[in-house]
Amino acid sequence: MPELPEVETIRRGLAAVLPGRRVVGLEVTGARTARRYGAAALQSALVGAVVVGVGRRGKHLLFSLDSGRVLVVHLRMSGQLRYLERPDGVPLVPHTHVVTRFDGGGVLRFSDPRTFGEWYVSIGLDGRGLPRELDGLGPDPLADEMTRAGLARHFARALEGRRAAVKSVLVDQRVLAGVGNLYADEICFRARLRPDRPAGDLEAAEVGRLAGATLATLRAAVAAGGSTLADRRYVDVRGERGRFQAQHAVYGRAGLPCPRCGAAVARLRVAGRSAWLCPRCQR
DNA sequence: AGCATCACCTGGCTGC
DNA sequence: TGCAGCCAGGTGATGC
Repeated sequence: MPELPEVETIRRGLAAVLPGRRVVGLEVTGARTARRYGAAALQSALVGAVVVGVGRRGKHLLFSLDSGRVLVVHLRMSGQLRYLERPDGVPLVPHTHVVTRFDGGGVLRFSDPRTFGEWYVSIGLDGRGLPRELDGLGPDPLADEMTRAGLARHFARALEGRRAAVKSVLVDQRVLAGVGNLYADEICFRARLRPDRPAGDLEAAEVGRLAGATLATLRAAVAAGGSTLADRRYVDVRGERGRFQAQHAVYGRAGLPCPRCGAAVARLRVAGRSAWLCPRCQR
């Protein structure tokens, strides 16, 4: 369940090792992973190309190539990327669907039991240099130009008149790119807002709290290297766990005390997904 | 148009 | 102990 903080941690790990490296081999064994444009298109665009940078937009990883093209990787629910400088003797984990070999011997392995993840090389870039496939994505909350006031204005427009729950707007990637189920609950907690509040009912001060909580939560989670749950589905490119799970206030904590007021954390369903909240101090 | 629900998947857990 | 059934969730399709 990698969301923005986990994808950003992976991006940083890859940005430290990949730029300047040339792809010398690509093995795509999972047809579903390359379903968008096919494995052959991946092969021809990647083999021989040099990675010049590793970026991110929301939950998408963006590998810039010296050809000017961009490889897009989305991990969805169970995708995992591991980089090995010396892969000899390190067994492939089950459900490994892509192995990318670089000059110098380093290898990037992609495993994904549920096969929702995908790899594709973009058909082309828009005026801002972003893959056209990502046209509908909202702004990235950790982009340099994002401020609390700017995000509050953005939220105010996005929430206005909407009857849907605040949480379903938070996880709508067209509104904001990067928040998923886990961080939406933690953001609502920090903002002291119930996730099932109708979005259009929020007052200006509450929208401001939501914007501040979004930035603070995501920044703290990135600083902690993301969240690794009991299933260990998320680890970084070196196999290290995140540490933000120790700071979770409500997510997955039904029945445990709210860290702010001590009331028991409750679980309910919002927009078809589990949601956790403190029924006393979130309004 | 906006919102809710479903389908896609597999691993892990629960309960019989 | 074994196994059926359910749940997890990002996104795109579908339906109301």
